[in-house]
Amino acid sequence: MGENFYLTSPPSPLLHGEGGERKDAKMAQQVQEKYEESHLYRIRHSAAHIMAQAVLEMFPEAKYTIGPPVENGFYYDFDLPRSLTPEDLEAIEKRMRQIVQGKHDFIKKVVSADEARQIFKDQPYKLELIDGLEQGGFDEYGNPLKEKPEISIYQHDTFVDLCRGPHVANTREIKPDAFKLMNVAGAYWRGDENNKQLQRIYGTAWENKQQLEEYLHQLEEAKKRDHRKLGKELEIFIFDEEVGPGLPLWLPNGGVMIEELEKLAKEMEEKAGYVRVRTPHLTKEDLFLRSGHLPYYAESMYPPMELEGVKYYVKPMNCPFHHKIFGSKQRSYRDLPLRLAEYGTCYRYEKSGELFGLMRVRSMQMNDSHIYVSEELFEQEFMGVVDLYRKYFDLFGIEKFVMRLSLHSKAGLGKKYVDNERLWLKTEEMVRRAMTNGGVPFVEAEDEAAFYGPKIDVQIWSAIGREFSLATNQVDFAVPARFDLKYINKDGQEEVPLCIHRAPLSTHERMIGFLIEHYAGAFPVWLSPEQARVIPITDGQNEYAENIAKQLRANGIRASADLSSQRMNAKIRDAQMMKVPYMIVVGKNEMEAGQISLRVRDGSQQNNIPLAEFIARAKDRIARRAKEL
RNA sequence: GCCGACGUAGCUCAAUCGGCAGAGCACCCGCCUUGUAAGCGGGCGGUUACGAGUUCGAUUCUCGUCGUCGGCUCCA
Repeated sequence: MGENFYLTSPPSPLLHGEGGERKDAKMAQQVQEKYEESHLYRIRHSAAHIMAQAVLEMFPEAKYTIGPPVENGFYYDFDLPRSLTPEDLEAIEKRMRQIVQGKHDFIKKVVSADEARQIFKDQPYKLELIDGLEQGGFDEYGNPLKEKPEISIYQHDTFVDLCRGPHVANTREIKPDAFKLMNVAGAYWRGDENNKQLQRIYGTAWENKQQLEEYLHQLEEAKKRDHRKLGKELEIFIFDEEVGPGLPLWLPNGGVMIEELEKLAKEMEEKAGYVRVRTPHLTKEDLFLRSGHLPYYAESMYPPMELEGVKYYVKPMNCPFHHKIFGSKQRSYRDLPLRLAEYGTCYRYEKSGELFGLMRVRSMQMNDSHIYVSEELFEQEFMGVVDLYRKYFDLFGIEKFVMRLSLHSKAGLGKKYVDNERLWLKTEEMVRRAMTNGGVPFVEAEDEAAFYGPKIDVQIWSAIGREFSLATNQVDFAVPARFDLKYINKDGQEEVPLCIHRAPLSTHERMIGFLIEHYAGAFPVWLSPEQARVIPITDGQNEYAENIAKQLRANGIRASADLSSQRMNAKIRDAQMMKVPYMIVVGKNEMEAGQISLRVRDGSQQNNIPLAEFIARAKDRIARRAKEL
């Protein structure tokens, strides 16, 4: 079944490390070397140049910017006089094939900054890059550099580009049937939405035709497990235009999955010493002024509603409410860690273009908890949460993820981040030490923290390769003080607790979106909306089938009988398509013997067995939340 | 939010140059009484996303709105 097949996850970090996405540079550096030295990388980098040549021939007035290899291919960003059409792409691709077959050498030349300025005198973006290179600190893609880079140009045929390479030696190394232009997209110069928007052409390139075809085939396969497609087919959720974008409606099947996840969370959290609270969806403006969210977060919040002169906000997070609960009475160090848990429903006004199926929505229910802890207990508690993650990930068989320590950036202090560098450095080191001591592998990423502290994010990739934070585990060294939270320590002194925000099961929306893709819709029994479907062979067994379904339900197994007038073959097909784990087939034989025949989703069969035997099997799988059927 | 593409029946998709909007599946009604991935027949189903405009005539051309998709930006 390829349970863990992902097209792109975890992707080569190049996807994040290059092309102006500075944020994951550190992470990229750790694993990137191999790809960067590969022939494939040269092919893609060179293909980008060849594409740029074709584009410049088509638009002599075009301004060109950067064109790095990325995972599976390359792109190049252009400032063009008009929008590109699909026909343009075809023409560009055709011209690229001609250029490739011209067998041109790629020639590198190291130049001075002034020479480079002369060469690119009509190319404002290149001039900007040259200035940057001359000043040092960053390479042409904006990645930080330790040393001042040399400035080099690469030429093939008539095309010259500012480039550090590497490239193939000759365009003949790029096979004309092994690359393809994929799409055009808008992209901001240097990745900054305040800058001009350029046109980015994405292409894919491989060693040979077969690899290209394999990749295109994989893309098709990935689309089949896209949660948006499966979610509709398996009747898990829908979106409705009148309800609004990003506001999913959970169908009964989705409802079951949510209930199962909550049951799981409650069991695990109860064992781990959490207590459950409930808080309202609305609050006065005062609460978010107090928490400090409003200045940092207002643009992601639904605008306030005003009643009797008081502004109310719909909550985008649960923390301030939990802080109020912590502060509702005097706390002693003996009360710590205090773990307040709630599957809280939050609303965030995500920009329209950022919405993405269930993975990015505007209404969400978070597997939320806030743990109030002393500094002394911090490491142990933080690792307790990481352990919880790992238990969940084992349960789901999630193997492809990256734990990322998200740090502040100096430049963001006082803007994106609470302005207290000392506490940033201190808490970051606490997390780093906890993770290192716990032997948990992680990567670090600057400028990815929450505004109130560093965090560990668990990064996963959707079927089509988009990256998301699934679970998160955040340190908050700032907000408890704003709420005047304190506890009395052993010495009778007041101290401000640290707060750990954690959501190991993410939100229902993102978690279920992810699980749909992870399992390709074929959920383990405990999570399957319909666990067993009873299929009578003729209508002579309808009553028997109904009776069996009833017995199954009485045993806590979600089951129904298919009494439609279709033939058995069609009923089996329907059940297979809905990925029901167990099909109970009953015909004349079974009815007379008081038995059943079992067809499992994987195609295996056990004919004429006692119902009790099946019930025992199903109950065992459910009770253990087993991976096997 | 930005750039681009797209929007036809519940779903998946057709419809020539601007000339009466179609198929399969699903659904409903029958027939068949069936042994592990689609039995057969009939029926219902549309203000072609919405609103303007051009035209004798618009699913088709133009503009606007809404929504979806691919990216960018942003994120649980």
